[in-house]
Amino acid sequence: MNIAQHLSTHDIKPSYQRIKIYEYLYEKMNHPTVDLIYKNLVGEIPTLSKTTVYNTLKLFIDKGITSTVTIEDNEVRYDAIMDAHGHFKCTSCGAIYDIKYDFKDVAMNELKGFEVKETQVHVKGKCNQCLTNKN
Amino acid sequence: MNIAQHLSTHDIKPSYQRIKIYEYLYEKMNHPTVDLIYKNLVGEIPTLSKTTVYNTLKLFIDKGITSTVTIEDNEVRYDAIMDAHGHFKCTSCGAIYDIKYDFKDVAMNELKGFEVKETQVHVKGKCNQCLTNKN
DNA sequence: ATTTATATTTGTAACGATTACAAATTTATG
DNA sequence: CATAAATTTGTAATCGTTACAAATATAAAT
Repeated sequence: MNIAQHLSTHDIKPSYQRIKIYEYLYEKMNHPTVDLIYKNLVGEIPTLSKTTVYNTLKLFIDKGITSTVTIEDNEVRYDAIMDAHGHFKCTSCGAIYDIKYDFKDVAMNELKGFEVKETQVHVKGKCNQCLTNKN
Repeated sequence: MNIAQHLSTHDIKPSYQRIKIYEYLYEKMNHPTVDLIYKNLVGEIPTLSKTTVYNTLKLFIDKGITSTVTIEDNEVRYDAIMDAHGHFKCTSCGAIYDIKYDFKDVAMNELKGFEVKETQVHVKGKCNQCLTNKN
């Protein structure tokens, strides 16, 4: 995957910071917060500003190559995977798993006559690892 | 529904403020924000403090008679309906609709071996009213 | 090339929602 | 009625996010 080209295709000029931020999102797939992105890149880009991370993510969202994930009320996370999918967050270890769901199964009866643009499915609980380790 | 009794049953002493806050949640069913609750009750309870609203909602959540709904990243809403259900938010008029969904249809294949405690389904788009009115 | 314009990044200050905390008030207990 | 405990309140602190203007980098024009 050529990131610069991917950005260009979506009408985003591929600056150094933008490439690095998208690269982090896309390769780590860890649904990071702004703070996590900043902390992981500031070593490599010492002049990086948190404002740039905010600006860049907002731009990515506007251009449709990033989405937000808000499982916990107080933390916004970001995701470069744009296919419809849900998230499971383990309340014990904090890990976030991507889960597939069948879009048409989710309440579509109730929404006849409505125009659906976006669906988010969030599940919380304990992951199998934490269950076997009794965390 | 006797609210004082409902609170007592859940180990919450039914103070005046708590009763009024729960009553608002339960009767309006409008998924209000803290601010909306405060603004709607301060007329009737002039000494009411926003901190009390926060404290009270946190208590309700701890005791399991209220849940949070975070459809938009930047606003937490509260709901006294505890049955599993999802929410549709109209991006045009802002109204929030409750929607039913079949729990077992939502990605349960993927979560074998996981312990599911909580599921949230959020859908955004335009409601039928706004579509016919071309809002 | 050099200047000029435009876009991007950066740092600081401002903002708003939430929380911490201690004083004031209310309710329960002896 | 006095004392203790619980609840409410107001203020200040905190944290994530945004506004804004200066600084820097990139592109376009001469």
